Amino acid sequence: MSASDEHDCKVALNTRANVLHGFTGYHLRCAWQVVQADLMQVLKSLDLRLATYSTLLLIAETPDQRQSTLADTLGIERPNFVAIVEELERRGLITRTRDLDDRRAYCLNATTEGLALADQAVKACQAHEEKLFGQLSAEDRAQLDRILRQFRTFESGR
Amino acid sequence: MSASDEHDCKVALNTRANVLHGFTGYHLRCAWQVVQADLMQVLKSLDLRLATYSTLLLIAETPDQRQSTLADTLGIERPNFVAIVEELERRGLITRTRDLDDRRAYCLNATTEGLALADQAVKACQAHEEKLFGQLSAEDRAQLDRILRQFRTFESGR
DNA sequence: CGAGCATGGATATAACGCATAATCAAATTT
DNA sequence: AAATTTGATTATGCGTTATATCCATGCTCG
Repeated sequence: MSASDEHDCKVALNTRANVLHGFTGYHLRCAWQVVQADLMQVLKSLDLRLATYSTLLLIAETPDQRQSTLADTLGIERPNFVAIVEELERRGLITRTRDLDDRRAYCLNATTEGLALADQAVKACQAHEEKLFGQLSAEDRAQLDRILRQFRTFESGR
Repeated sequence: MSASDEHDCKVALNTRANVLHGFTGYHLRCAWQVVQADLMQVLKSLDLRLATYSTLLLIAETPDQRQSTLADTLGIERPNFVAIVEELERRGLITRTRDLDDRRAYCLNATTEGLALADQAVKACQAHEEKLFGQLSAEDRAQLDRILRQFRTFESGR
């Protein structure tokens, strides 16, 4: 999956009698919105957004990567990635050191504080998942996870 | 579900070895992105966006409603709904007639062209769903639909 | 070697989605 | 009749994402 050029849209469609309720895609969207709303709230308590959260996590997991690589992995346009990295650096969560072999590039690494926050964030997200998906039966939860993973391989184009 | 005050974020996170892959919420997001990308492409061929599409559908289904009601149902802020309605009217898909009992209000109705386009759009979306979710087994597809519907009732708070 | 091109990162800018405040006219309340 | 509410609108700001451009460094190849 790559970042497409379309914009998200937040139409809620909380209507009762609507053809949209016949679409699985519609329910998929509603479910994601429920999850997203809660997730963002959780991250907000750590002063993180989805973008800074996943960036921090990725940097913590894969040390010594350069910005472009990370941005590509995250599906973020490079210009937009600059501010994210700057914020993380400003907050002392990551370091940017010049690559000696290529003085244009930076090597990004998480600091001790960054690693700690990443750990904290992951734990918070696990709790968040437990809270939300824990409302499903254990079988349903496992089924959902399994089925959703299948989408990785799906093509949307013809 | 109501329109929350958070904004969507489009981080793709197409990384292989990432803790995020342990989260069901992450896969939910990826799945929605796949579906959304295809859906928007389908709607684009009818010159519709998610917002105009669902608005047109709702108006077609529930005649003689006023703007505020529709906007509330759709979870769209009233000011933002104005442009959507104007576009649909400009394209001859809906009509705005003053309510005689309350001359501030409009009664929105789909025109013949609007109904035709709505019908066309629904058919296109059904084909789109078939294309995407048809890649699942029949049982998985039914399970997914059933499980996702449960989220309607979920609370995200506390 | 040096010119031309590619690449990592940054800046500027625009478009889009969504939210809030304020406005105006018509309705309702008291 | 005055005050308040309500439907629709306008103006405006914020956050996210995309594109075009730029600078500096690195690479390629005649």
